Amino acid sequence: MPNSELPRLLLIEDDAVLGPLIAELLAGDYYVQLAADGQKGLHLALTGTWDVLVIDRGLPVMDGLALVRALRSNGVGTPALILTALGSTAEKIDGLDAGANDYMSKPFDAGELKARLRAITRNFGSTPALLEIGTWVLDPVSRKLRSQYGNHVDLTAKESELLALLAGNPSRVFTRPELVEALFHPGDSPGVIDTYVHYLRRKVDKALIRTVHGLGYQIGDDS
Amino acid sequence: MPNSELPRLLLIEDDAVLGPLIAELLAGDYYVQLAADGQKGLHLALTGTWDVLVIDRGLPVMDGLALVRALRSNGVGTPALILTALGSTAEKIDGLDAGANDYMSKPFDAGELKARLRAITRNFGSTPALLEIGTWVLDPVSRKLRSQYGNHVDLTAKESELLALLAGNPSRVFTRPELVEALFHPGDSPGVIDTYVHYLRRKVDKALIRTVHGLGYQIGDDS
DNA sequence: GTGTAGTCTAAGAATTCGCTAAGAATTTCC
DNA sequence: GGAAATTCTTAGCGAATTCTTAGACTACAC
Repeated sequence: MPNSELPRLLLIEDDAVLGPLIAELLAGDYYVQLAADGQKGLHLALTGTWDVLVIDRGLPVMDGLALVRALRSNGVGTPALILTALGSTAEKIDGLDAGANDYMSKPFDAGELKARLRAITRNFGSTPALLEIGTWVLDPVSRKLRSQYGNHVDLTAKESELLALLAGNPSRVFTRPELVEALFHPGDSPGVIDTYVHYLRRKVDKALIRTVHGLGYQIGDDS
Repeated sequence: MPNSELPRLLLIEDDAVLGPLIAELLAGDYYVQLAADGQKGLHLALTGTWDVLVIDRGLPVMDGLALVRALRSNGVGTPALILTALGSTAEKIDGLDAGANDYMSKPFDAGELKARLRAITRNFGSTPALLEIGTWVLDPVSRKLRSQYGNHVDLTAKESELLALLAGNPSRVFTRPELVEALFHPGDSPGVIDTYVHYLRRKVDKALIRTVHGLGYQIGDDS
């Protein structure tokens, strides 16, 4: 009875075809979250809890290498594998120097990708990664929010992601554009945030999320 | 195909000739599941319910010894026998050190293999391993689901396997591809899972299995 | 107080996802 | 061999989720 939760994998890949394809490939072995560009990916990688990262090298806006460097310099040691169209040894060395744990050229074999992922995650036990939010505890995988008193609330995917991001950085104020960038599609109206904050407050507790007038939203810091 | 009165044996052997051959040999005495590589084998060993494991040492991707170590470090104590082309004492010791219960060199005698399997499973008995699911108790052998109040529901083989897998890992969320891989044939439509979940809910209780929208299914610890 | 920018909320359109029925294919049992 | 049970596929419908919009409401500056 190994209670091995599905490892959480963040896939940062802008290609509209390749992204979902890889996500589907790994869906059986990992809980896969797909980020469509580097900035969104960076936010998720910084704020979420991940067991392994798969990052496309040729990302628009912020390329894969810069992303890995940014993560490492922020103290994020999550194992990372870089995907690339380029396959020279020099490229490979660059990738590993940037702080990646492994490097694979496209096109790649599905089995090899899984094997390499297993290799770089071997020594990282998957953490249950429960988030404490006041008197509540969020399980981002099953998307259940449990209170100390036995009752629980089921959240939707977006509700859970938003809450996890806010709760993962207590007392930090997130602006609406920032949240849209991290969790929604580019071009989505900033009003989505208001809507989901509203959903959460209605489902859980009015005081769950604090509004910072003119700035954004915040969790924690009840002063 | 599966006669679930028989002990459940997981055979992990990549050789396209030897694998089916051994499976055939043991088919009369065990319900044999053949996994063609270490990765698949590890997955099955972790998620399924097995009475004994037979593992080839020279597996691609993840070799037999590493596989056994991975299992043991995950708390899986299912008796395991290692098959190998190498027969030196040193090799044998390595295998046992890794956590295997026995070790056999190829070519081997069918009778001896069966005898050794009987030996290492002797002390484990055929664990009925009743599974508690809410107010119900599942006996995977007789495939009967009994309630506290004397009534019972007869399940089919697949229904029972699915329920046992979910119930054996309470609160873990299984994706459809994951369940298909563990319980069905590769290439089967993910929709089978929906169908069997539907069967179980209709036979037993609507609330037996929880849907995690967009992710998969879960047997929970809601109270 | 009053105006303005910012926030909350409801309602609904669009989309995705899951449930279910029906039946074909396969296996089991007599 | 035939009937019954089981396994698995497909497709339509309904439900859940996502996101937009617009008007009511609120906080803050002056």
